[in-house]
Amino acid sequence: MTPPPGEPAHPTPTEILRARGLRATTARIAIIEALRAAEHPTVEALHRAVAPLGIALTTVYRTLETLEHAGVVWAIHVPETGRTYHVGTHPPHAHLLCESCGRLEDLEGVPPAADWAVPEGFSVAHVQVTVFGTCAACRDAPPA
Amino acid sequence: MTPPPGEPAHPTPTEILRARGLRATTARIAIIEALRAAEHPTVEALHRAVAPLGIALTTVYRTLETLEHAGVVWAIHVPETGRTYHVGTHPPHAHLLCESCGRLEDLEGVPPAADWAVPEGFSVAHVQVTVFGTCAACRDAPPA
DNA sequence: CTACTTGCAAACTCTTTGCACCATA
DNA sequence: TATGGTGCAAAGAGTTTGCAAGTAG
Repeated sequence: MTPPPGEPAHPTPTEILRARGLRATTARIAIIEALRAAEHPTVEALHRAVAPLGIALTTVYRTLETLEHAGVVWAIHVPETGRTYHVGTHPPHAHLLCESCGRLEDLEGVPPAADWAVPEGFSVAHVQVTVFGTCAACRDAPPA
Repeated sequence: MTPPPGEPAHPTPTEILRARGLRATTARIAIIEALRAAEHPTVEALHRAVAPLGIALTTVYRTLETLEHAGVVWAIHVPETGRTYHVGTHPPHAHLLCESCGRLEDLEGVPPAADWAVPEGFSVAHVQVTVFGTCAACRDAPPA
């Protein structure tokens, strides 16, 4: 599961793919890079980013599905925006969503799942935390 | 925001609606009741529940949108299943999702958002926590 | 009585699938 | 070279919208 010590904290897309037994194709590499470049892109945004390379929307969907099953990326449902994706290489973290401006940020310092009352026998694979609310900027200056 | 002390812990659908300035119509009441009866229904399941009363799918969609904006219900995106909804009248709690059998359960004992490193000035409206993994039953007896 | 809701049906958008060609290992 | 991935185009689902009739306040 966990890469052996000595591995870089930011493995290359190729390394990520090879580690899961997936082929390192142009499309997959580009999509992982786009996923890292954008904060929390939608499928559409991701496609816009890789379309110049000749990558089809279909491939974006198929690749995201593959990567999601492989535990490389995670999907979050954002009201008004729809599905967004993010790479799962960071340490466990939460997401902070401003319902006013729609901005989604990472939030560190989430207590480990062990702190919660997870029933005995349930094996935790991943924890997703989203905090909804209004960011300081939007409280001070509501968007037009 | 918070109902005055003395209010029942389980306000009736009508009370919930009136409190937000929404009309207490047959369709809305039925949908809130169905939402409570089912654990974490999809739009489709919800519609099946209220269809016998002559409530159209369109109305289910429109009502859920209204209720979501009013902070009465919350949507969770479940992989493989899609959007599911739950009423937000319980105390803050997490969701436990078994990726094998797809069962979604409530999980109490989630630390308050204040424990996390939410930036100053961000006002928290709601916290959504989902723990992904495999439940004990599925580890012992993988589904067919 | 007036404004808000609903049902019906059609329109749309997003997502998935089949098949032939191409690229990775 | 063999297996698996990709593009294109079309099919399929799920979701949204317009409008006339019905209902809560």
